[in-house]
Amino acid sequence: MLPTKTPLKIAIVDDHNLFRKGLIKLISLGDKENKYSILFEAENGNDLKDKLKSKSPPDIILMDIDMPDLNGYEAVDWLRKYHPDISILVVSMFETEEPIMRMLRMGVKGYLSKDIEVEDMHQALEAIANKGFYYSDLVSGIMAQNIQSTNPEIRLKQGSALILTENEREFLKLACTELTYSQIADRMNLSPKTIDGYRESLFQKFQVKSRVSLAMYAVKNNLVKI
Amino acid sequence: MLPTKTPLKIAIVDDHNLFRKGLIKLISLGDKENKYSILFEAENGNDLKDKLKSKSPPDIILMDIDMPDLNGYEAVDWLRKYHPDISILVVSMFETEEPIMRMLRMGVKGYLSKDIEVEDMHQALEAIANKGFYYSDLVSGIMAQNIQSTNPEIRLKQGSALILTENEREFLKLACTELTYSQIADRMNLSPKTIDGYRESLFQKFQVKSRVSLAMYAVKNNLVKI
DNA sequence: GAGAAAAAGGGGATTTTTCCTGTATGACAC
DNA sequence: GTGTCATACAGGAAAAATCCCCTTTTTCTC
Repeated sequence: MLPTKTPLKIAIVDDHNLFRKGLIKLISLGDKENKYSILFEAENGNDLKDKLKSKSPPDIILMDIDMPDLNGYEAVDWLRKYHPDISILVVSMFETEEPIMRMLRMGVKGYLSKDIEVEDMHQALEAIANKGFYYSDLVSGIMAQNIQSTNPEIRLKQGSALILTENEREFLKLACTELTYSQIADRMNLSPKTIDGYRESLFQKFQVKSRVSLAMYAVKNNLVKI
Repeated sequence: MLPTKTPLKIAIVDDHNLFRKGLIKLISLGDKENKYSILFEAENGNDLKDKLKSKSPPDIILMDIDMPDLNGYEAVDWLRKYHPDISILVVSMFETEEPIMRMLRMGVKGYLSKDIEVEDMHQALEAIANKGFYYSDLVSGIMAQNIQSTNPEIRLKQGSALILTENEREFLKLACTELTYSQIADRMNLSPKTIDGYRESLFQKFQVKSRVSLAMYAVKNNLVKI
């Protein structure tokens, strides 16, 4: 339970200034009792790191996911290590299971779509202030579905399979370029057949069936920068 | 300055309620002289169509691009036909040449990034109200580069935004998936040879030599969502 | 309505990717 | 030692992608 007497300190992390400024207005205009104060804004994860060095930490961070430099997942991961006491409320345009579960597994205290009523956001803030978390029906429904699947195959898919070797990472980067596999083999001083082994291994791990899908997966999951 | 004129009627089209509501606050709170009135909101292009049937048309529409059902491009295309008198101000997260030029070619009166100062947005609204358009330095710079030559060969060398046909765009989306070219041909009800022609054409336009590069280019330039 | 340009489709060869089947090697535990 | 596991590597075949050069159909202009 977070302190209720002094205003709750909030920070906003989102890469679009218009959205940040609008959100601030929505929070402060609906806040008659002065329950909240906006401590600072950051435009991505790296900016957040910087600002946490020079400023006092907020109680709650409103966190976007898709941002340049350091995205929401990476930022939450970092916060978990260095500021585990800060409550994180994700505010994202993504409404699908994958990002929601990924964030919940990292221990965020709530997950809001950007397409919600203003009142819902106020409720979320209030809930986090009072009981420490806010999970909407959508989010708790997805949680329930996933809590059951201790299914080994699914666990394998999400857990151990995502560990890549150094060579696999290097190959993955080059597979996103115009080089052919045999050129990649030359570049890495390995046999084309070894390269084919990396390809097969990554296809398995990512559950894809073509080089294009491999590249798309890599981009989507920030394994390669574009 | 007296409020002699009737306020400028504005509509907002964006698929995220939090953003729309924030934007409304930012517009109305900075509007001491009552120059603007928010007529209505729509959450995508189809919703806009519906609302234009039952309501009086606005003077300006603030238009997002990435929306479900009917996106910004399609909505602007429709508006151009049925409501050519409405000024369109695009407000998008995309800041690259391709979407900007595509919108400008359709005759929008301004293009704003979502990552701008609140003051810039007010300036844009004022400019459109007074002189009918607002092109930031970024946008007019891109216009200048593209206005010089309609010759595709010269434009290629300059790296200017290219014009794609509807079919090429559709093919490009599918080329970023796991489908083979012949499956894409089936999906689009065209001959595999025609698909091969689209491929060749896009390879030329983007100066790439493989499907992977094509997909990476498309992602980099926001031609496909990932 | 002729002519030009764009879009759609085609034949066929080469290269690359994908997917099987394997084997050789070294590290490691027991 | 022996077994096991991960890694590097191979042969070979089928599928897909790439790249030539070429014809037909549609669309638009004059």
